[in-house]
Amino acid sequence: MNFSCDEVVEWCKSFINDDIIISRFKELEIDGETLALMDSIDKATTLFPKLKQQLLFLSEREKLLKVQKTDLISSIDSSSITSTNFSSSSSSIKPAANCSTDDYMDDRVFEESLVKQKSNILFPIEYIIPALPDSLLQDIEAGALDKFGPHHTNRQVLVDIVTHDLINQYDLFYPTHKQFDLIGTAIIRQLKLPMTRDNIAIWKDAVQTKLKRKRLQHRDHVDVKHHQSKYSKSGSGRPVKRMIGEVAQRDRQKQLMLLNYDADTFNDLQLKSKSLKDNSQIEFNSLLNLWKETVYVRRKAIRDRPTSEILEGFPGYKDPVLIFEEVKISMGVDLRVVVRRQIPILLQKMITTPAFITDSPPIQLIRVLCRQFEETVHHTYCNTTPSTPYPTLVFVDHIIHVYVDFIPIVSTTSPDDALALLLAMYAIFELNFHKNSRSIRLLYAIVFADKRFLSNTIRDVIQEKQIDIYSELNRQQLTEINSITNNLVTESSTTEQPHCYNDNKSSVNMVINATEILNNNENATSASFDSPAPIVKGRKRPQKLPKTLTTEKPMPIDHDSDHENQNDCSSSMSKKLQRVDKHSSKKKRRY
DNA sequence: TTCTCACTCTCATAACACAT
DNA sequence: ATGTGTTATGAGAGTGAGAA
Repeated sequence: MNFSCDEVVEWCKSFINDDIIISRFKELEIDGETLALMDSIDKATTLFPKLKQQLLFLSEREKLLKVQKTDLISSIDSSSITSTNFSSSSSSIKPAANCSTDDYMDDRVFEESLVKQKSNILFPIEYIIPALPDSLLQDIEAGALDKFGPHHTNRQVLVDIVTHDLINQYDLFYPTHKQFDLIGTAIIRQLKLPMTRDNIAIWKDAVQTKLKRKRLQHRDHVDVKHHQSKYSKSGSGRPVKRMIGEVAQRDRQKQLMLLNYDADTFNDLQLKSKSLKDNSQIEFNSLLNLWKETVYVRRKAIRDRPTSEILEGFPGYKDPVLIFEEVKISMGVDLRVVVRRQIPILLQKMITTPAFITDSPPIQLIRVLCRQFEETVHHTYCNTTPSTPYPTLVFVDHIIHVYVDFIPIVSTTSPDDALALLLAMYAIFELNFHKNSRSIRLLYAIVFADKRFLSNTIRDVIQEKQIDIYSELNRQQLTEINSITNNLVTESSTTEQPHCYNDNKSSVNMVINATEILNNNENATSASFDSPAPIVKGRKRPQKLPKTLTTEKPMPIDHDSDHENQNDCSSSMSKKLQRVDKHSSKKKRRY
C-alpha cells in the first residue's frame, strides 16, 4: 500500500471522528505500509481506546485492502470475472417481479448454484478462527470461561471477530450446516471446551444470530437480497404485540402554559365552546373565529380528561382544518406548509436507493425512517387496527384515519395531511413519545424545530444525513409571518403568542415588538369584542384567583413566568398561551 | 474536576409464521 | 425438522447531566 501518512490520515477521518486519534496517526507517522501490518486488534489498541473503534478500524482497513486488491486484479486481467461480480451483475439485470416464472426460476437456480460454488471455493475444509486479542487468550488460558457467557464482553468480541472474518474473508452471510459445524468446532477448540454437540450448537447459534444482524447492515449484498426476497413476505413473522388497554401518556413538557382567566371570561369561553359543539350550522368564518377564541378551554380540558371525552366535548377535532388552526395558534407552525416542504427534502436525504416506490412520499418517508431506526412500521402506519395507543395512521380504502388511544380522531385522503395530522396529534393532545419511537421524534423535531425529544441515535442520523433542524432564527421568522398574516386575515382578537423560547434577547424583543403593535391595535378596539380578557397588568398573582379557575397544578414552570417574564412581557400579556420555557423543561429528558 | 445516577442503547435470545 | 425473517424483551453496556 503506497499511501503517505497524510493519505492515511484522510482515510482515517472518513470513519473516525476523534481529533486526538487523528493526531496520533500523524504523530506516529502511520503510512500505508504500517497500516498493512496492523492486522490484529492488539495492534489497533495502541491507537484506539475503545473496542468499537478498534473493530471499526479493522473493518475499514479490510475494505481498503480489498479495494486495492480488486483494483490490482482488474488492472492486470480485465477479462477474468470473479464469481462475485458475475452473480451481482446477473441479479441487477433481473427485473424484480414481472418476469416470467421460468426465467426467474432458471435465474434463481443458477444464482443459487453460483452462491454455493462460491462459498465452497472460498471456505476452507478446516476453519481456523482469526487471532484473538491477548485479553481473551489470557482468559481462556486461565479457564475463566464464565466470561464467555451470554452478555459478556468476551463473547461479544469473539463472535464479532468470527463473523467479521466470515463476511470479509469469505464473503459468507449464510453458511451451510457443515460450515456452521466447522465454525462451532473451531471456536470450541479455541476455547478448549469439550467437543460436545451442545457446545458446538451454542456457539453456532451465537454466530448465526450475529450474522443475522450483520445482514441488516449489508442489505445490498446479493445473497442477502436473494434470501430476503425469498422469505420476507408481509404477514410473516411474530405478530406485532398490541398494547390494548393502554393509553398514550401525556407529556408535561409539551404542555403550553396557560394564563388564568377570571370567572366570567372563562364561563363565557365555555359557553362559546359549547355552542361550537352544539351548533353545527355555523358559518365557516365565525366558526373559525370561535374555535380560535376557545383554545384555552380545550387546552385546559386536555390536561385532565381522556381522549374519548375530549373528542366528545370538542367535535372540532374531527376537522383537519381546525386541528391545523390550533397547531398554528399554539405552536406557531403551519404544519400543512411545513410538512409539504420538508417531506421531499427529507426523503432525498434519507433514501440512498429507491425504496417503497409504490407508496406516496409521506408514507415512503415513514417506512424509510422506520427501516433506518429498525422500528416496526406497524406502530405508525398500518392497514387494520392500530397496535398502540400512540398516534397511528390507518390506511383503508384510500382514506387515512388518524388514531389516538385506539380512537379514530380525524381522516383525510391526502397523505401529506395525514403525516401532518399524525404529528399534530402529539401537539394537540400533548402526548409523550413512546420510549423507542425514534422516527416520529425525528419528524416532530423537524417540523416543530424542537430538539428536546431527540436521542443520541437520532442525532447521529441527523448528523450523518445532514438533516437541518430549523435554526431558531428561521423558526421565529416563520412564526412571525404566521402571526401577522393570521391576524390580518381574521381580524380576530386571538394573537399569536410570541416565543419566549430562547435566550436571544434581540430576537425575542423583535417578536414582542411585533405583537405589541398588534396588541395596541387591539386594545383600541377590543372593548367591543367578547374576546377573553387578558390578565390585567396590575394583577400580579394569578394564583389568588378563585380556586375553580386555578385548577392548574402548580408546575415548576410557573415560576419562570412569575418572576422574569412578568416585567418584560407584561405588555404583551394578552397572549393566552406561552411555550414552556426551555430552562425548566431541560431538567429531565423523558422517553 | 470526578462521581453518581438515571436514562438510553445494544445485544442475545425467545416466540412466532412461513418456506423448504 | 430446520432455517429464515420478523418482533418482543430483559439485562448489560454506555452515556450525559447534575451533584459533590
